[in-house]
Amino acid sequence: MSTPRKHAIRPATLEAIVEAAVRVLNANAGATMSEIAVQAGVGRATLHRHFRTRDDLVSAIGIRCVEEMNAAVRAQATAGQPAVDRLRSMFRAVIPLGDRYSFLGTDYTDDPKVREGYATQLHWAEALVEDLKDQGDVARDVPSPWVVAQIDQLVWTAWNAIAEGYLSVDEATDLAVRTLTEGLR
Amino acid sequence: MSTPRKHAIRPATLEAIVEAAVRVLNANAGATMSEIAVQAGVGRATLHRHFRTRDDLVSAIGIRCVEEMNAAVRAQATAGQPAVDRLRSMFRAVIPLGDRYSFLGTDYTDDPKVREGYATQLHWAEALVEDLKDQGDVARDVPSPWVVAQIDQLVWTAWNAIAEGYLSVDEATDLAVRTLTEGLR
DNA sequence: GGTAAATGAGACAATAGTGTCTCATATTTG
DNA sequence: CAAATATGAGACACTATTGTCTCATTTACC
Repeated sequence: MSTPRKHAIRPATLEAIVEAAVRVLNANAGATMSEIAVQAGVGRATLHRHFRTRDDLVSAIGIRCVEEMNAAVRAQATAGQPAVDRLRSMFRAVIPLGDRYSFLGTDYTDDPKVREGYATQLHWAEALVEDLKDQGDVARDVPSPWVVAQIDQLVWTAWNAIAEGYLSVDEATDLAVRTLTEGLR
Repeated sequence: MSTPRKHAIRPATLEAIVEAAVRVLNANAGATMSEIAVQAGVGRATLHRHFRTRDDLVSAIGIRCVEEMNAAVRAQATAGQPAVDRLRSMFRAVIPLGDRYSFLGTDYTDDPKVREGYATQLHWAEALVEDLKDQGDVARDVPSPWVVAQIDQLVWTAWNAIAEGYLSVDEATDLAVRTLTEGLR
């Protein structure tokens, strides 16, 4: 009863849909169901079978992205480390996800789970900034929202640099940390 | 002959349309002609009279924004000043335009004039970065595209900070310069 | 004030996208 | 291999938006 004997959806199909949706929606927030279906290599009807409306699909992708992001951060978050190291770990974990993450900024989904996940990240970042200030890695007179925004932007800039091919993930990570703390001088 | 005796379009109408379009399209890149017309306080038909298609309108706004931006930069660009001062002047001029500018990032217009204006800005920024490096304000080992991207992002972050009300234009300008050169330590 | 032109309002066809449905086909499961 | 079922293809109605047009009204100019 609790476990259906047959799949209601083939894992491969779901995977194809979600991956295509992430890719297509990040490239173009207004992409149509047809475009996504083509990119996923499935029929448009199949999309509607598993995600009744377009909003359902967008929400599902939003949830997926934000959870991915949180999972990546959590996996790297070794408590007890110095704040700068935690900052670096966070950058290292999140930067490679930049292309999947950008979609959250533009195609803002109202889904409560997405909001919640976003809030989680925000709190995490705020706590990190507080620690960075405690350790003297960030000056006390800099408004915390500015630092948080800066961290956010650096993730995106770093991913862009990697996508354009002039930096590796590790180089971009180092540069992001350096930009935030020491500046570029 | 060269000067029509009557206006083909009333200046006030054009102004209302353009301003509304800038505002609405920056808030929502997919806004409809109806929304823009309502916000402009004109009939939808009037929009189509002066901008035959939606693309025409979007392009016109794009051109307007990019020209506004370049004009602001040019007005502040006092040659002979130290590079950091020119950076500060540029931030000071461009940051207040952040809300009108954001639209260029999302709703990318293919219009050649927009591309051209964008390229102009890019070249200007690259030259500035080169000067910053010459003066030792930016380390030589930092890739220039990274610095340019950082400047771009700082404009946006700064405008956001102002919009959220926790910084004044001048404070945001100082913080942007500081973030880029000294970092936040 | 009279005239010419710009505008507002609304009807209209055309297009594009969404969501539903059906049936034939392909795939999995037993 | 056989039965069950997920999928693909396409038709369908419905909606939203675009772009065109007309005509009455308002506005600006002389």
